[in-house]
Amino acid sequence: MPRAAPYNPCMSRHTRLVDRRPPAIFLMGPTATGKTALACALAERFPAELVSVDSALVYRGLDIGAAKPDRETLRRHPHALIDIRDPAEPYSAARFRDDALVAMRGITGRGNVPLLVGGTGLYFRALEYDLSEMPSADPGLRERLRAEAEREGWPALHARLGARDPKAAARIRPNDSQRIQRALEAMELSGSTLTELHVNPRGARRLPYRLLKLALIPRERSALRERIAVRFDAMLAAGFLDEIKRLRARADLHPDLPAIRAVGYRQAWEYLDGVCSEAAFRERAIHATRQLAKRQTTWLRSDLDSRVFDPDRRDCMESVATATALFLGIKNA
RNA sequence: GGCCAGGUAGCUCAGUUGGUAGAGCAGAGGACUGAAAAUCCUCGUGUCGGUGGUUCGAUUCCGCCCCUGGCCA
Repeated sequence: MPRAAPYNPCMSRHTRLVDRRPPAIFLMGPTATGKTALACALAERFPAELVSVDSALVYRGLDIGAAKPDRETLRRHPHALIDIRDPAEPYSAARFRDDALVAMRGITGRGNVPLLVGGTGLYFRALEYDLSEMPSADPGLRERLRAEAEREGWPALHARLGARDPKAAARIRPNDSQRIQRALEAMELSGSTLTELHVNPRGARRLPYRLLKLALIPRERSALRERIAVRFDAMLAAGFLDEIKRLRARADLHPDLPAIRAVGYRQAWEYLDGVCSEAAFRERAIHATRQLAKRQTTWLRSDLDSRVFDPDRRDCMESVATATALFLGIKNA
């Protein structure tokens, strides 16, 4: 009977000695927990360069509502992967992985440590564990599937998926429009089922860095909820609606685009369409942001090998800095 | 002061021809492979305003009282 080796806390220490991979740091946390300020503070104290891990900050023109670091902050602490896409062009987790690896190689080549900061759980996972080899999105095919779903309903397309790929259908819910659409799309483009595609080794190209994963998770969410409301009012005062009007002035942007579906932007778009009152818009946007923060927290809690810090504790900054110094083998300045 | 309409989950409300009640939103937990700030799943006991009466049984019917709107004085 083979036995698993007992867990040995010294193992990681030992393997670190022989681990020649360059270091990289993940700083993960839900929205409105002070990630940007913390990342900038770390960049002041350590030889680190920042890479944004955020599916909304990639878009140019999404600034105030996306809580993008301001110009002065970006000038002093440049972030890779911010403002790299026009809001009309969709981005993806796969593109993110490629872009992030390029950015990280550059940083490492300069003798610095990549500090990846953001709140998009899927991007962090894709970067660390890679994605399976699969066809990329096909807008025409997606439109066709969407039109079919409109006539027959998503459960009908889910049944169609089940006929060819029962394993995938068992995992995907009959109303999960996006995953059903993606599964059918991948099947049609590749000729293989999702299940077959997923068999090809995920994790074969794991991130060639040794990682320090820092997770900012508030022990108690009420302060975060309040901060989100206060921050949203500050966004309104800073001209969030003018920003939306600039985007709406473009004829090629519409609410089905990933950029315009972002939290706050979707609700503002509806408000300016006359769907609801300004008060209702504010409420909806704040609620959507809180729900986002909750989903982001779920990603973090499911990641068992990260170091958790409470951003509401006074000593958070110091604790994170100490952990970073230890990881890098640098005396904490 | 009189008349009318209401008072049911944190909010908006539905409902019970009398057998102690359920939607949406909010909230909580979870899932997550090229849209992921997306998409989806699970979770509902609350003096049914108070009090007295009728009844085997009242949140439901009746009386009185309290509160909130509206109209009239």
